[in-house]
Amino acid sequence: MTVRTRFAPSPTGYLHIGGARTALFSWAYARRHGGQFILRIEDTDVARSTPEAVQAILDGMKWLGLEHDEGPFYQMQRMDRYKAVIAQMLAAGTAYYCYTSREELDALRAEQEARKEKPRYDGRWRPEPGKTLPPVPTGIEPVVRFKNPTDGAVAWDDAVKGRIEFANSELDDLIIARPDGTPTYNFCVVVDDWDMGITHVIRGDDHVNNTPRQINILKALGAPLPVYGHLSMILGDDGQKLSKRRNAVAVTDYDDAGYLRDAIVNYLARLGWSHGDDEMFSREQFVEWFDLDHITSSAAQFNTEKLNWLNQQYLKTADAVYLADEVAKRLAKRGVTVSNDAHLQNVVALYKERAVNLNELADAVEPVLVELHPTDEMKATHFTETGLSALRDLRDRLVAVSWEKAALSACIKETCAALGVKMPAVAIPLRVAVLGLPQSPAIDAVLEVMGRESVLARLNRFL
RNA sequence: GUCCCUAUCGUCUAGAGGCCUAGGACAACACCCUUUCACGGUGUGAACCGGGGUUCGAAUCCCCGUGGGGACGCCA
Repeated sequence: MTVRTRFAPSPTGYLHIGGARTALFSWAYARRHGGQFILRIEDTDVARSTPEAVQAILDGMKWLGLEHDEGPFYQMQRMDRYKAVIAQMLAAGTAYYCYTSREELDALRAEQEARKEKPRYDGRWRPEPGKTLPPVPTGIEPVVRFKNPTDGAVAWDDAVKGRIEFANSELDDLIIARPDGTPTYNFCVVVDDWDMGITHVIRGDDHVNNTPRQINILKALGAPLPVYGHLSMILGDDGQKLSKRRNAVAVTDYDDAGYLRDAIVNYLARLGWSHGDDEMFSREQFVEWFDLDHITSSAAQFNTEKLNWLNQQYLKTADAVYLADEVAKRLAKRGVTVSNDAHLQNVVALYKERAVNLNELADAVEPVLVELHPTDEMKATHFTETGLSALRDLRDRLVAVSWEKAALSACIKETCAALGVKMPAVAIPLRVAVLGLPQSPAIDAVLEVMGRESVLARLNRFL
């Protein structure tokens, strides 16, 4: 049997980081076992679902590089199928009409809460042998409820949490179709997972309570049961539940913030799953190693500092063409137009080891690409009499030197010797003069990449 | 309130009864490297929630507490 997993978000917002991890694990599990990964959009909540949200999810998945093999399937397009199954269940007696109004339900719930009981439907319309049902009221369109078993228990071996068991007496008869005939979530999921041949349902922790109900429906339908694996949630940096107000939650926020997709994937993989002491691994390695046995069953707190570190590691080894592309894109957003050419790639390569994210890399690279003027304070501090004479001495040496790092370095050292000063006395004013900043990578490398013309022009601004 | 899940350094985690005087990573701190800022290197401090069992032996198994989380919708 080939493994078939699915990711089934509801399009009511962005693809958030928790959903992204769920998708990643489902994707990886399918890939690991040579199976299929299916994308299904659960859009039966017509009031809250939007096409923009669907697009945001698709964009997020694409950005992360999680490609689906089948779908996206839309539940709204499967209405006929759901309705057919409901009719079939009604006929088989595994579901029944319920005429209880919302008001009655609210009253029932209030009573139960007052008595400190778990709120649940009391089964007043549930047909039983020998039971007399209330008279059918006029003018009320009934909902359809699933006839849940009343005794015994439902249990399953959760792939991440182990054995979980619920007494059927804890479960009430859930509504599977609204008065207008549209099916509800728990029912659609069941029919979809069945029809789509899903073998492993990997989803968030918040669904464990739905699982026994879904299993009971599957059993009533005579459908095979998938393996369930419930992932615990991701908490924010502050240990609180993730919220849009306090945390970056949409995966595209991380793109905007300058994180590399591979770093995010690696970080997410490591958040809640482990392979011994391994911290950094490629996507391919992850797929090869991934299993359900090493998933943590307790909630994990998101740690931006560790993500930053990982991102930096990825940045250091990232391909220069790709980085140049990202940098150009980010510079363009602030009105600096550069093309992804050999020069940009060289500059990026020089700076990539000292940035933690792509935005910082763009910041760092910008002074090389466009002329920045040092602040008055910098000038006052660094363009002292000795500073300026060092720059003059150096400039004269740079005019004719062969333009490569070793020779440039030699020039700087000669200036140091000529003026009887140490390296920083020359290097720092030099940085301020050519970059407008007192810090940079090794200055000889910076000069080399900038080119003679540009360096001399910038130096002469102050001499 | 009821049900379900969960509990190892500040954080992510290793740990499948003896390999644990509990390992790694991030962060912190110290030192080293250094042409500035970073990178990097070396090292230090830092944890098995509490109480009972089971066992020759428990971070690991069981029970009870406590803390944390989730669910209890004609939302998904």
